[in-house]
Amino acid sequence: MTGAAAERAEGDTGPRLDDLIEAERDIVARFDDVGLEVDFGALSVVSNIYRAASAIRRHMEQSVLGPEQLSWTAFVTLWVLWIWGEMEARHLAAEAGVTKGTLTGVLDTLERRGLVARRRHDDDRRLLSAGLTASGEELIRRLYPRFNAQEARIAALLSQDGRDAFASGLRELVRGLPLEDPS
Amino acid sequence: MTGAAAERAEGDTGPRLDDLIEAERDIVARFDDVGLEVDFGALSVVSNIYRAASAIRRHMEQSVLGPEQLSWTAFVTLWVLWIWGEMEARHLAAEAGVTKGTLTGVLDTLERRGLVARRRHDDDRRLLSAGLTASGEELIRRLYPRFNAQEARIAALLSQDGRDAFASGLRELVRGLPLEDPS
DNA sequence: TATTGTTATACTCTATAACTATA
DNA sequence: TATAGTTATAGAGTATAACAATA
Repeated sequence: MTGAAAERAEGDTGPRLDDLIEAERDIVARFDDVGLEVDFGALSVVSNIYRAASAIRRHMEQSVLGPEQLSWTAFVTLWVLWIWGEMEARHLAAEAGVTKGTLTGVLDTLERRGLVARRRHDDDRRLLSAGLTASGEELIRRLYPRFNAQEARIAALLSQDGRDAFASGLRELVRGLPLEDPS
Repeated sequence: MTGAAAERAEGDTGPRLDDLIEAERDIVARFDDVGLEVDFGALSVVSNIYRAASAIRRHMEQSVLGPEQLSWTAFVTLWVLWIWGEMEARHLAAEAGVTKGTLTGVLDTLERRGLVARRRHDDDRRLLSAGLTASGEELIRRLYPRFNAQEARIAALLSQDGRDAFASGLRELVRGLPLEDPS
């Protein structure tokens, strides 16, 4: 036995092979051949998070957002404004997870559709806030229950007892990211 | 399934408020105001997966991929070819998680840099395979250990006992997605 | 000088669909 | 007819950097 399997001393649980996705079993085997030491558990966590996130975004765009002609980012922007109320642009960009340049374009689109309104600040005229219009609020109130219903279907893929531990793990990751630059 | 609070029978632990990220506490409070029933656990899982995935991709692009002038997708493509060997284009696209149109462009770029080579099949001339060149293999062999070291730093954010349960949960999601279309 | 939002450039990726060459 | 890969179009997003207005 070579590679990852060989490192596993007795008592070390390691990743249970029968829990792995088929592709992961092949990868473990391939790394044995390649002869490089690899933290397979870490590989698995990172690549599967990315796969899950991509699949979720695609599902939401097709099932809920597409019919309303909303991009994922436009939806998140509306949602943030709904939950938090009117916000200054740079905070809104951070919360929606986009750059300020992207936010300008998203706000242009949403404003053109009458869903949000920009407002210049009188005290500091560099600042801009954005908030939902009545029409924007109507839209997100109507749309979010459908979005959340899909979220519920996705979360239902998790076994009942693992779900809380899973949510906790996610929070540990989100709290710890981004990592400091030094490798 | 209805609001998270409503589902919680006695003895059911539910999400512990002190485990939530600060922003999540505010969201729970806001939904109480808004007066809509929301599956908060599902909301939390989906939004945090997406946050984590975005942060991870950005971190990798800056710390490991940027200096090598590789996009995330280009890196994944090289990695897949390294692990699985020469592959037909449509399988490579599926494995890398991109459309065939995107793969054409990625292969153009990687081929121009001499990292992969296309090969037409003689038996069925519609088919195309791609494989690493010696230079491409040298690159990924040198690069992946650094990538995996960052994956390990990220996985280290997870508490030791939660890590296996977390990885299992991820696999449940990846296995179950994409969801069937019917809402 | 520093900051906010806007604009511009160049690139990556997406979905959709037409196109070619094969089969 | 159907399939594989390419090409084309339009849109969304990124990073980076320059810019105008304001502080």
